[in-house]
Amino acid sequence: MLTIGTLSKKTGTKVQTIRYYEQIGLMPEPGRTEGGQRRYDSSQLDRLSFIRHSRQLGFSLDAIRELLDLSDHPNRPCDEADAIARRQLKQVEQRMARLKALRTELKRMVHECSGGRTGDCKVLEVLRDHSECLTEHEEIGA
Amino acid sequence: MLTIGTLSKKTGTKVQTIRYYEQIGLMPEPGRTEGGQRRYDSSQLDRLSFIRHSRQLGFSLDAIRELLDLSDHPNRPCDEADAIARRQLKQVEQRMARLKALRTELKRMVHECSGGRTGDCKVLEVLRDHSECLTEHEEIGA
DNA sequence: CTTGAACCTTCAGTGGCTAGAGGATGTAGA
DNA sequence: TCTACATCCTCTAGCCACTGAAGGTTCAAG
Repeated sequence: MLTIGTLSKKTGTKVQTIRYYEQIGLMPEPGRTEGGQRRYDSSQLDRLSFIRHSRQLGFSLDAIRELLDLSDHPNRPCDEADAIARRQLKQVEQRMARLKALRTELKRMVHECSGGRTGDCKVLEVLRDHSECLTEHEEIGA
Repeated sequence: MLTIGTLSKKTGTKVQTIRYYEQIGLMPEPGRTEGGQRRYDSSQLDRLSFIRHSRQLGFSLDAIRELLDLSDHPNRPCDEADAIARRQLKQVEQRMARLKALRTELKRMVHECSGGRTGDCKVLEVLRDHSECLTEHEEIGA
């Protein structure tokens, strides 16, 4: 029987986060002591590890929900899990491409800064005038 | 005199977002018509373009606030603007490194999926057991 | 003068947590 | 057995950077 604090340490998840996962239905409601404190078993530890590891790989909580569901039904075809992972891979690749363009632009900005007054600062100038950019970087966020 | 809608179209910013920027003090309060509608001039258009472009390059609103402030004082030394840009560049590079590791892992997962039942699915197996990972990917988010 | 697109304010919600207040419980040592 | 105090509990609110919707008003073209 594991306390929430032990689970927290073993998985590197904050206590509040574990309670949050329970609240949104990602973790099952655990047993409780007479006094009302949560007690977990090893299957719940496994589940939390799965969640955390998936988060580290960038999956959204919604995606993780699907993956957990698939993991709970070992006889179903695994196309879906595969598709989710492929989607994630695609997203990661898109984000990388975007960051690459940003890096190019930022490098150029920093490189060209003369170190004088802000009035002549290349960094600020580039920000003022998009047309000075060599690469495209349309979307915000992502 | 530009309406908020015109500003929105010219900068690719949603109307609500412009009002939000005003609310948090990033955009100045514009003049109003008798009926209470906002009217902008070209300096406000420039400011919004600056903000948007900076956002596209991944700067936080706080960083943009500083950059705008520097841009408003052309006689100050530009070390600070340079430092902000360098910080941003460093962040972008860190994120890229992280995404690279994730991509490696995801590729391997997807590649090894046998296409059978979820019980044998390599994707789910890797998620279950972190020790199967070849790369490190500790931090979440970023 | 009428129409209707665009504007206004206000509030709530997104994702994925994180922090804090204020109080209850569990356990190890004396 | 008592006590100290680390850990637990619930509840609420906040973070970032928006986005959407409800319900009502204004402006400009025809």
